Amino acid sequence: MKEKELRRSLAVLPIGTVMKLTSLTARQIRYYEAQQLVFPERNEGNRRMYSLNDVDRLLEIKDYLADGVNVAGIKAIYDQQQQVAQAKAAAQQKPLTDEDVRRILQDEFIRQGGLGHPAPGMQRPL
Amino acid sequence: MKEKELRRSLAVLPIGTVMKLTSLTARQIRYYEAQQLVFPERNEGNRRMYSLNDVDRLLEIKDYLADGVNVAGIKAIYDQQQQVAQAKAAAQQKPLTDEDVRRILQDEFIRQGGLGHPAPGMQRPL
DNA sequence: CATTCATGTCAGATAATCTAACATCGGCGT
DNA sequence: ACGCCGATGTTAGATTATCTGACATGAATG
Repeated sequence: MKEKELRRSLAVLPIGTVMKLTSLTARQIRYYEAQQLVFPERNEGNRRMYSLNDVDRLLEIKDYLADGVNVAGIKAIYDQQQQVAQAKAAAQQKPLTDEDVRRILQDEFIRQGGLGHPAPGMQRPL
Repeated sequence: MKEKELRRSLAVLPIGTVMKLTSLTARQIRYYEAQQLVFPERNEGNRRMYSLNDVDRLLEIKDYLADGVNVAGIKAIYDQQQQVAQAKAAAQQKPLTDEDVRRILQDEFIRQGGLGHPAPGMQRPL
């Protein structure tokens, strides 16, 4: 399943396509980037280029906002997810301490509740 | 698996992206379209928009050309494939006659030999 | 050698995207 | 009520990407 990940993270979509796929305006998409919720790449001509993962994330952001979570809240969520991911990556280097395990598990349980939002690592079709 | 097909046939890529994914020039891509080997859609502004299936097909075309098959030959191949597809579709309507069966089977066997080209319906990992 | 096929290249026009700035609008605290 | 702030709309001017159409080229081939 390594190929699939690569495909989904390839930055191949211009913002116009992303607008259609997400029903967001260019203004919104750029604003979420300014708020560090998404990180599109840039092509040689400085145009933003998005991956399918980026589209997924934008749809997720849309859901969160519709549920009343504000941008700062969403950012906090993603920041935490990144910490978990880093912890997991580090865990593959050196075996983790008991405290690490506790922190990671706690983080994941925290994210369990909520409003029907996808658990971290879940991705929707397309 | 209906979703996957839909995804792969969604026209979301501009020609610049397709150029990178296929290592073809815009000139080549447009020429293959003029020769009816690919059929990109157009957006509201008349820009060509390609699907992942289109990218697959372009890579296939590249392989055929590298093997010495010329554009007319490739077109003939694709025309036949389309006939087969139509026959199969029709077969779901009314049961097919013996002659139909013979023609279809013959078509498929013809495509068996060759130079290591993908059988019809095969798709490479993008 | 003249053609044809596949591709390169160029020019002029149009579309898409960029940044930066200012406008709007709803909620919220004072 | 007033003013602030977060999220989004809108506009202008500049830049990049893509379009069509034409002409050029290099290799193969009769």
